Amino acid sequence: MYKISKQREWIYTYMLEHPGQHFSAEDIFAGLNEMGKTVSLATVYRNLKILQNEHRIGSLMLTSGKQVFDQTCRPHDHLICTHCHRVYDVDMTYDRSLERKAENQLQLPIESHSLILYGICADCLKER
Amino acid sequence: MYKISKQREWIYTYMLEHPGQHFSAEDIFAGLNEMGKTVSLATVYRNLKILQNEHRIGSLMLTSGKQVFDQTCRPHDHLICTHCHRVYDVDMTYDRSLERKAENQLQLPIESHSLILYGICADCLKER
DNA sequence: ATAAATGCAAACCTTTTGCACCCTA
DNA sequence: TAGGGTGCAAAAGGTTTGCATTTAT
Repeated sequence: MYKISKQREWIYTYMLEHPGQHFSAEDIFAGLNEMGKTVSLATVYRNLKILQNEHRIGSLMLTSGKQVFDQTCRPHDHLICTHCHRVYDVDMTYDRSLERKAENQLQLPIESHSLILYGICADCLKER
Repeated sequence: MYKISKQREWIYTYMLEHPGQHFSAEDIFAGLNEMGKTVSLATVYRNLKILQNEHRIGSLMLTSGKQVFDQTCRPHDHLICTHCHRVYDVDMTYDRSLERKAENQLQLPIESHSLILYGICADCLKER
């Protein structure tokens, strides 16, 4: 179905090579072009959507309404720093039993959940 | 500082009169105009922002990137139905101790959190 | 050869803003 | 009567789409 295009591989590789970061389409567009790998913004958007459909990457909608993409689509929580506004992946706190607990409390089937923690990240904490 | 304008009261009252619902600016714009209360969309947006700054209402960014507004800004969770995509307020599951638990696990100060549960709402469950 | 992918520009959607006019304290 | 507030239309973001061209299989 899909062909292997160099642009799609650039985009995916770019994400894997920056672990822990969360990118907007614009970030990836700018990052690749700086490396001399010319891609159009439309292609970045199209491929991010394809990679997501293939479950190779995940995404997150920020309260600003901007979408950012994640290297992985494995279930995990996020920490958003209230100082620098960076987004971090957090595996340690991820707790599937929240869903069972909610099911019991609400008496409704719960399939998944999304938890965002707001606090101060390690970097910002160090700087003070 | 702020003056009482009839438009602002219409908007706020409209939200209070539809408890449990979550509105986009467009929803409120359309709803009020249907009632013969003419408001411009720009005024709806401006006033929703003001009401939010005054902590009279809350808001939530959906994964679609659309912002919806909530009658209250008291901390609570949300249930999003994976069938009808309606958004529900959920107080029963809200658990501030998640923040203390995360603080211990991450060793970082956590100020707040946001939990969205994805499942089947009571209405959709009934229909099957 | 042909189905898929790309680049470009135009279109879209939601939200914000500038400005002239209006209204409320 | 002054400083908010409103409506309108234009602008601003971010994302998607149409179309002609290029590329992988």
